[in-house]
Formats: sequence, C-alpha cells, structure tokens
Amino acid sequence: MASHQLISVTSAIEDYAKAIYALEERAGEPIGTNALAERLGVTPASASGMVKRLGDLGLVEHQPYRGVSLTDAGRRVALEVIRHHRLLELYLVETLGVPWDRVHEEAEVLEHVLSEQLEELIAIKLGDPTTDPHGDPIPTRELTLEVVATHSLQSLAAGACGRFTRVSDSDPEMLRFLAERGIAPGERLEVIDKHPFDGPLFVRFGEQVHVLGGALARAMRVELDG
Amino acid sequence: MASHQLISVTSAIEDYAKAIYALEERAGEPIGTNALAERLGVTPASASGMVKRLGDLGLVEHQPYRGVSLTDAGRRVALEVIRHHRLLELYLVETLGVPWDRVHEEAEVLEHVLSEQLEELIAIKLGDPTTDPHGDPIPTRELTLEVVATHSLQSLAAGACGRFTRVSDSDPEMLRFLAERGIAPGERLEVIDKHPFDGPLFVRFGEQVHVLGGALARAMRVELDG
DNA sequence: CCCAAGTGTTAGGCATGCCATAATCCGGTT
DNA sequence: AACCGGATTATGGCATGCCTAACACTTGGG
Repeated sequence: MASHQLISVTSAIEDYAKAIYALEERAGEPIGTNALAERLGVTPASASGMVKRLGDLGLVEHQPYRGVSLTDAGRRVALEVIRHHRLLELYLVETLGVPWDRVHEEAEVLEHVLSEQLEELIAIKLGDPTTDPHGDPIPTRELTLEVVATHSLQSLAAGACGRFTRVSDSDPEMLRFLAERGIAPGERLEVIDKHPFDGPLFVRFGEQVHVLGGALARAMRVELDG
Repeated sequence: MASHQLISVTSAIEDYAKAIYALEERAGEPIGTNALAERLGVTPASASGMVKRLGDLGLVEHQPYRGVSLTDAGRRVALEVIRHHRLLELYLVETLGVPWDRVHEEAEVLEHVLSEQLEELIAIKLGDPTTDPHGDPIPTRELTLEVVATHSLQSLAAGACGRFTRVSDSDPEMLRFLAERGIAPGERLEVIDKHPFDGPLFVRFGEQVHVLGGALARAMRVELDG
C-alpha cells in the first residue's frame, strides 16, 4: 500500500505502462520483456531495465523470468494516458478538423503533457464521450474501461451481421483507405460473401458493398448482433 | 548562411531564445548573461553554457563579455514559440473556457510541443487573431511582430486618455484582480486623477472609476490617444 | 594609470533519463 | 544432463541541463 511515485512519471514510463497494458489485455497473462521490447522498438535489455524502474515506482509486478504485469497504480497510469490519448483524438477531429489519419501522432505527443484541467474541460466540451474516432472506448473519469467483445472482420463468415466498432489507430494508411471509401466506426455491416482460404470478404455498409481482406480485415473489429 | 540546426531545439533552448528576445526588445542592445540568468532562474555559469550552445546552433551572436543578441534564426525560434504561446492562450480562453489567470502556465507547456499542423488549424479557427487575451500581439504566420508604443499606466498623468492594451501574463494574482473588477485589455480609459509621490491613479473604465497603483499600475500598458 | 568591484567565462562535476552491447544466468524441454 | 532461448546484470555511452569554484575580462573611481 506504500504510495511510491516518489520520482516523476516520465513520458517513457507512460509509454511503457501503455504498452504493457495493451499487451496484457490481449494476452490475459503477464508479459515477457522480449515482447515488450519488440513493441517499443528497444532491445530486451533496455526493456528489462525500464521494467525495473517501473517496479521501483510500484507500477508493475515483476517476477523475474515470469513476466511483468501492471499493479493497480500502473493500470491507473496506463488508463490515464489512454484517456488523454483518446479524448485528444476525438477533440482534434471534432473541434479542429485534424484529418482522421493524422490525429494519432498528434495525440501521441500531447497525451503526455495534457493537464488534468484541460482533460476535464475537453471531456465536458465533448459531452463525456465514450469512444474515440476509431471506435476505441475512452476510459471514464474514474478510469474504468468497458470491454466489449469484438471479432476481427476477417474471422467472420458470410451472413454475419453487426456493427463495425473500431480499427487500430496507428496505421494512417488503413485509416486513409477507409476514409476514402466512407467507412467509419459505428456503421452497421453485413458480410455478403467470403472467399475461401482466408480470402477477402464482401461486406455491405448501407447500400455499398466493399471488398476487404488482408491485414485490413484483420485490423477491423466488429461487434456481432445478438 | 550555413543552416545549423544539426541538433534538436529543445524546450530549454526555446525558453532561452524567448528570454533573450524579451530582454533584447526592452533593452535595445545585447543582453548580459547575468540578466539572462536571473530572468531564467539559473546561475550565470549555466546561462553562459547554454548561450554557447545557442551560439553553436546559430541562434545567437555572442561576443564574450559583450552580451548576447539573437540572429535571424534565433529570432525566428523565439517568435515561433511566442506565436505558439499567444495563439494557445487565446485558444484556451475562447474555445475551452480556461480561466484567464491559468492560461499562461498551460500555454507555457504546450507551446513547446505544438505542431505546425495544429498551430495552423488553431490560427484559422480563431480567424488569424492579432492579439492574445492579455493584449499581447501575436506574431504573424511569417513571424513578423508589430510593435505598438505603449506606456505604463503608472507613468501617465491626470487627464490622459487611451486604451488599456495589455498586461503581463505571468502574474495570476494581477489577472484575477483585474478580472474580478471587469477590467480587460481593449477597454478605453481616462486617468481622472493621480496622487503625488508616484501614488495611485484614479482611472475611469466606462462608467466605473477604479483606483490602481503599485506594481499593478506599472504592469498595465496603455496606448495613448493621438 | 591602476586596481577593485562587478560582470563573464571556463573547468569540472553531478543527476537524470534512456538506450546499447556483451556476458551471464535461469528454466523448461529434450 | 545438456541445451536453447528468453531474461537479466554489468557496464558504458550519450544527451540535457544544472551547479560550484576558480579564473578572466572590463570599467570606472581614486
């Protein structure tokens, strides 16, 4: 229960917390420093060193050779940054008209310097939104995050109906591609057909049918009906 | 004409450029490292060291023992940051409703991370404004800054008429004090009376007459009629 | 004209932050 | 029991940016 946080939480530390959070959510178990290192683009040794620092700050539990997992404090740090990031993305799109595919990198910088003050004002201005422009959920003020079960579009079979809820925000190419075709999170869809051998899908959005496959269909998440 | 800038321009360097710019404008001559150090709250030795770095980057001309002055490149750095700062202040007040006396410290942080992209979008959104909420002029896109001759309120005599144009943005107390009385930059004023011995002034804003003196009256800048 | 006082500068160091290489060390599997 | 791959330590590099202490310059008053 000791309140660590004796030292400042730097941008790098926030990035580590974010990365661990993301990996841990997906894996459902502690994260190896190797995976962490790869995600962050550093060597395993560097990640190991930083993990030690996070441990000293009380942000992670680290069983050597067993992996890292966030403590409650660490999860709070991660969720705070994620909240910043997603609020900023929505804000930049809604209020300043920043193109959909550019908001990510802007938010990536600003998330680390946004004051609680501004966070709050932005949240109010936006009416306490629950999802960002990519459909990713925004942690609440109390830092809770509702997890909705979604499926990769690629994993669906012909006949499936649902709502396109989100897509990774980190690939501007994909975002541009979708934006050009008028496909945005929130829209309902129906899988009309799917080619065999993990092939492309024919998906109806409104009146339009689009052909989607490859990494794109794998990155798109769908909330199924029912 | 060599384009230096081989190394990154850090926040600290931007702060030094800003400080040198401000002091140089006021003094009209090269700045001593002592004055610079005092302004930035560091020791003269530290300032001396940083000035050397700015010199290496081609941002200042430094005649040892003779003072520092900004080069064109240095002036551009300073004006760019000042533009960021003042645009942000106005933006935060106008769009997010940040209290007048708090925008300064927010802008102080954000000015260093604002991308050109966002700067541009903010400027457009605000309609290319020329002054910030404190009445300070905002450098143009091309980084020119119109200098208007102003006088300290304290220096005026009874009978003087003019427009209250600006007040230092760095003292929240003063800003709150003025805001509470409904005094804001842009308003016309008339000095009704002034007590002797550099005493307080009786100043009319609209229908209201306020008594102003001390450091406050010295910080308030007035553009005289004529 | 010279030297004291004040102003500037250099030298050396320290703290932080973050990453890298190289070598070693677990730990589970074969 | 040996091995392999993942993980860790040890060591160091590089950049920032600040400090103290000691030294150097400039200038004005005597």
